[in-house]
Amino acid sequence: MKPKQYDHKKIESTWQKKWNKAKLFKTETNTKKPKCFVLDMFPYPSGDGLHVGHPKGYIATDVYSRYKKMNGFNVLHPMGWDAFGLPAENYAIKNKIHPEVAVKKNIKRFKDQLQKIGFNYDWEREINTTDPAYYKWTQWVFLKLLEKGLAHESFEPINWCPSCQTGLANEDLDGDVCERCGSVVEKKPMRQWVLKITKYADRMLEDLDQLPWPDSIKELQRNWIGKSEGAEVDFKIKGRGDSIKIFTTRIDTIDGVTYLVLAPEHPLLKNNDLGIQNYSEVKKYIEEVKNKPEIERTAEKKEKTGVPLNGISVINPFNGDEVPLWVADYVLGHYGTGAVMAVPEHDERDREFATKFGLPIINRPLVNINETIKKVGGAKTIKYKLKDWVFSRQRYWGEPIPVAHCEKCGVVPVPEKDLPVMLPKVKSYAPTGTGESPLADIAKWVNTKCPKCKGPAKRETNTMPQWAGSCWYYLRYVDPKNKKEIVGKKAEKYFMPVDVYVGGAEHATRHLIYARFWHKFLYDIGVVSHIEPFTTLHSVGLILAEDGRKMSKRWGNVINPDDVVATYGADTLRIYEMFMGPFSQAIAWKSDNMIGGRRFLEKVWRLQFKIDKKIKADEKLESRLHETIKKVSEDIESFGFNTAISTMMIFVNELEGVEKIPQKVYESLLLLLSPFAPHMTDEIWHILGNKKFIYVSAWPKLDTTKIKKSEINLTLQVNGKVRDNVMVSAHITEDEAKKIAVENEIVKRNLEGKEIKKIIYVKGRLVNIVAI
RNA sequence: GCCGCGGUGGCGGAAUUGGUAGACGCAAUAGACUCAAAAUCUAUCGAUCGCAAGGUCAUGAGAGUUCGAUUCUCUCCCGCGGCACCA
Repeated sequence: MKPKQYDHKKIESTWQKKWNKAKLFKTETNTKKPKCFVLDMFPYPSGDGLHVGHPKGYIATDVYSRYKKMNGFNVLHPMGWDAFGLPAENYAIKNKIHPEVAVKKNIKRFKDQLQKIGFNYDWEREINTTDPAYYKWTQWVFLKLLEKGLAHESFEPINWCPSCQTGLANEDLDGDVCERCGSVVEKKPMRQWVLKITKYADRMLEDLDQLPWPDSIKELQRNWIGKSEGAEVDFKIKGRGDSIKIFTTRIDTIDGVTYLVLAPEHPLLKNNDLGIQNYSEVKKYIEEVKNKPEIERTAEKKEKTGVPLNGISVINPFNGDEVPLWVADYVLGHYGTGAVMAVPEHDERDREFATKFGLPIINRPLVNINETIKKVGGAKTIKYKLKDWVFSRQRYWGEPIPVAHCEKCGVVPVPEKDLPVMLPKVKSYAPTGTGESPLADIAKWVNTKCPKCKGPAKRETNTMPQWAGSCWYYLRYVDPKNKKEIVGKKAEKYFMPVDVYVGGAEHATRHLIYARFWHKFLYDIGVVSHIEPFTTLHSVGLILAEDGRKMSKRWGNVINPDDVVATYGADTLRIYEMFMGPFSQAIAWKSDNMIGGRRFLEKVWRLQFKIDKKIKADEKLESRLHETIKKVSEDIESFGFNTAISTMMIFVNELEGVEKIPQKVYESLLLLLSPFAPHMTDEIWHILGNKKFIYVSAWPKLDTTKIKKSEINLTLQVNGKVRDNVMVSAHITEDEAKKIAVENEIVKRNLEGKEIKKIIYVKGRLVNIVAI
């Protein structure tokens, strides 16, 4: 019989159909198996479809969850769509297609593309943040936040382009200039909803310590939250009864204060209540810096700017010194108290500023912190960089915020029973020109009855930011059909928390902070039973284009996985993406390298024709098999997929040199490979007469007693330099090893004329002779 | 600017976490098979000196600790990610 060729097209479509027909990937219920919830950060279904970068993380979770399944876990591995947001809206404006229609189309395309790669997603649990049955609960969480006093209205600035007449995202800015039209962007205050995330700052910081996340991501979160302990101190304004409250982390330097600085946003500067002599100059300065981006304002090496408040001075409560007051943009209005005491001797920025404006720099000794606070009547305080979360957008394509504004009753929440507040269909989602949401133009929708007094009221026209839907989606997968509560409590208890969460490092702060905040809130109101949503976390490194840039339509360097699957097969794509380098590292795509993965699979394919059912593995082969099982298992567990694959490659290369391969050994190899190349391995698995899908077969059992090393390589060094390598018994004693080293010819030659000072022995590795 | 991550052959990377630097893969070169090509197989493959045996240098640069440093410490250079309305 002529050996069959490896025909990936036929094999992959055959097995995908069989898996679907058998509902192989349906999450088990009513089982006593331990659970394993493996989750991908769900994608935003853009109009461009998937590029080869998207599946990298999904392949990893697929490999991991298949591995867990084969190890006896009940796996929950779902997928969904984060489909609200600005790009869909902009696309809609440009192409005159309703976002809902565009999103539907895009999701279909994404799903088709994903299914070709052979993922084990349980599609019965698919979710979509724009589905009213879903966003009903996003709105419900908002109502709870409002009820608990964690949501309030506030005037917060947006980036306003006066010529485009629209609000802009930071991404659409080039410094302080509108990317589209080149006008200077203004900060325009808008009525917004704000969530009091700062209330959770301390808990989010503390609970971070216990999380087994990568340290780098924890550090990013710590810095984002930015806790600093310091003190607030009042400086009396000379000749007046009131004072200026400053915040400092260096109260011990208070003796060296030579001036005070107010942020341009400081309330005392709004009007000239202080009687500043040069108020018009001050006002002009505030106008100038109003629109400067913060990064620019606080950058250490930027030229410092500021204006003195002529005629105003303050008294240092520690030593009675009279020091001048300034306004400068290197102090931020929203951090601390918006006012700082400047100690040029100890602070780099203060020194730059003092040097530039000829302010004195004095060197005074540090003072005792506690005594000083007592003496000046200050108070120890803790400040966070973390700001409350501006939770509204003046856009169409987002969840409507479920409140009404009544002339009599004020802000009235929409009753729970009336959720969801549906996003109305509109003719135009183009900006209104006032900065308000396009929803504001739909009188029919806006005008409503007050839920409380039944009088006339207006609906809130702000919508939620895209982050909202992704703050709790992992809970919805647990029981997506449940309509009564946010999640089925029983199911939530069973599947939560997420065991392994995988996504881009760019989400290290915002998404992961926001989601942790919501989760902790839901815990507080008794909706979830764990304090943290994600137990372990792995970051996916980007796949860059061959030219080293990000893949983007703009550069014309996008590679579509469909093409790769057609040419090489899904299994090869999977192997390639897992083998290309360390999982968390950004690596450029290289089409040439694809062939390596394909060759490896073909080698495995051809080995099936060398199987001998009758023979058994000898001790050496058995040992090598178990070494391979051990390494591959450990590597999958720790997301070291590249080395897992190279380990299998080495083993396969060894099997190529064997005349006849015992069937059991080959079958073990197939099982190890199956999470990476599920189609091909299932095909061979069945050719060999197995009846069950390989997905539901047991992972090879590791027996470490089978791993036997009779000989080891002993490295001989003289003064740290390798001189020879010898094969010795694995059970060699230290004295024997040292004797071999000293008597070795090459070593002897290198020792000529030298005296041995010391011999270092590293068990099972090397002998180093130190000689002078 | 601040915070985080990284820098190893022609290329992607490996290195049991202080113990043989370059596993595995790609590319390349030579050969076998073939009418030929593809595929496959075999060999070579960091630089340098040498006919060879063998030696020297080498993990972004420089210093330090150590018997021994890709790994730890310090200084510097370069690249990437984030900096709150991109998702």
